Amino acid sequence: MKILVADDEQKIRDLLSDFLSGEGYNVVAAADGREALEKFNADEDIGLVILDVMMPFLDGWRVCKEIRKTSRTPIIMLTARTEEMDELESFEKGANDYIPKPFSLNVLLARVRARTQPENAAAGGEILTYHELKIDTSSHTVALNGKVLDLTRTEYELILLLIRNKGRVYSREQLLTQVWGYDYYGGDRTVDTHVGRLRAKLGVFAEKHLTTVRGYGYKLEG
Amino acid sequence: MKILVADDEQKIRDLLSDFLSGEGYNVVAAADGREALEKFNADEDIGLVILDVMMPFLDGWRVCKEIRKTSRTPIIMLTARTEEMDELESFEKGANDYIPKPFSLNVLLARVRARTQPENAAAGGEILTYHELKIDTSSHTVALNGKVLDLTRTEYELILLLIRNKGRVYSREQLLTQVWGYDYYGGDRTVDTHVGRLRAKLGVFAEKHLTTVRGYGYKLEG
DNA sequence: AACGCAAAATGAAAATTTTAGTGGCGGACG
DNA sequence: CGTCCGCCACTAAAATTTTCATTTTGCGTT
Repeated sequence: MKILVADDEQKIRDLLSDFLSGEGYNVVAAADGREALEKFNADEDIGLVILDVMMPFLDGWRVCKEIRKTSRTPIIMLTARTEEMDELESFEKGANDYIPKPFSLNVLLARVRARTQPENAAAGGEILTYHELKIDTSSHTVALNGKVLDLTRTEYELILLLIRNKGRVYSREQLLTQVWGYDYYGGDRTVDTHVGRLRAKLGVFAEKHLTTVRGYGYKLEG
Repeated sequence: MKILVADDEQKIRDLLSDFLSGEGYNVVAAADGREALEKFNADEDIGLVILDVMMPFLDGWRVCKEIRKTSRTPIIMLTARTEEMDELESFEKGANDYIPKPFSLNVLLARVRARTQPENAAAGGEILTYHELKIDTSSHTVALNGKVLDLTRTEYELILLLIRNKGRVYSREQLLTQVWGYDYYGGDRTVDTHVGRLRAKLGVFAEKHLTTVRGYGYKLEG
């Protein structure tokens, strides 16, 4: 099963390719609507299409419509937030989901997972454990030694990412991209602050497992 | 026991498939009347049919009539609200129930349950308890410490959904989809308003259990 | 080793932005 | 014709981001 990603900005194509590849997906990229359609028709194995709305030659809506003439493959649209983003309209045109830009990669991943594993979409409950820490994504709770912690949204996303990828080192830039969104434009210090606060709330656990990799970033010991 | 869902809009097919699967049902989908009839005849195990009225090839009424020639399997019709939805007519043609579009998923679920558990249909009463709160779906009453509350329809649907899925966090968007209807397009603040009203009526109970998950939505503590 | 320098990380707090709660009101619906 | 709904505008609260002073760390040099 492959994912077709169509976006005219190379930066975004690369970002999505890298990220989704890293999550175990097979990615095919297209730089405009025409190319997207060609690649879609050429490859039987495409199980999900991610389309940017704004593209040269054929815009995302047109591509979506064309695909719908021959196929029911799930389609996720990417729309600029400032644009009119009539959810209803997007569904009417045959899209299964739409994500306003800018989006965090976690949000994207959640949607991609929902569309590639429909059997798991309904429950939505994933339980992650890492030593004395336990995260339940359905109730959105993080518990340390059985005691539920009160984390803010950013802290939650942060620890979730780190736990999902324990052992891996994330640079501040990568964290900003993954947690804050790919086009977030702000300082590195922000990450430090949030890691700091997270550490304060995690106490001893953080001292043991959430380590700084000097000169590079942070990681949760594997 | 399987449910056959026939609707020409993929969006709705997916929505119903995902939702009903999540509720533990086995779903078979069809995109038009002809396909619906084929699948119905091919599968002995279909115990409920949900038919959209407007479909290509054979409309819902025709399909309904055809099925009735050979079977008494319960049929629920989906009709657009703007259309003439003559209740009498729909029953004459053999349908057991009809739901005007757009519908809230809770309403649909209630009807589906009523039709798939006929032995329980007489009582009709599902009784849910959560701490000092008790909901009786047959009499449509919510009682707090034995005292019946006067809730509006929206408030009732809201607390019902939350209680049925206690512990789970619902985003405003999800609540709008589940309680208000799949194609409701309106502001987030509306949810806040209704949660606020519900809280006012639930008093101390709400303070203890109905919590806001900042940045995500609301939940009833698990 | 010990030293000193520079880069990097930290912590605290102010400034800013985001998000939630509330009262009220027009309109719809029964 | 009164109840309920949905939305708006405003307030309050909370989270986020930035700044900045201070501390820690890595590393080449002695």
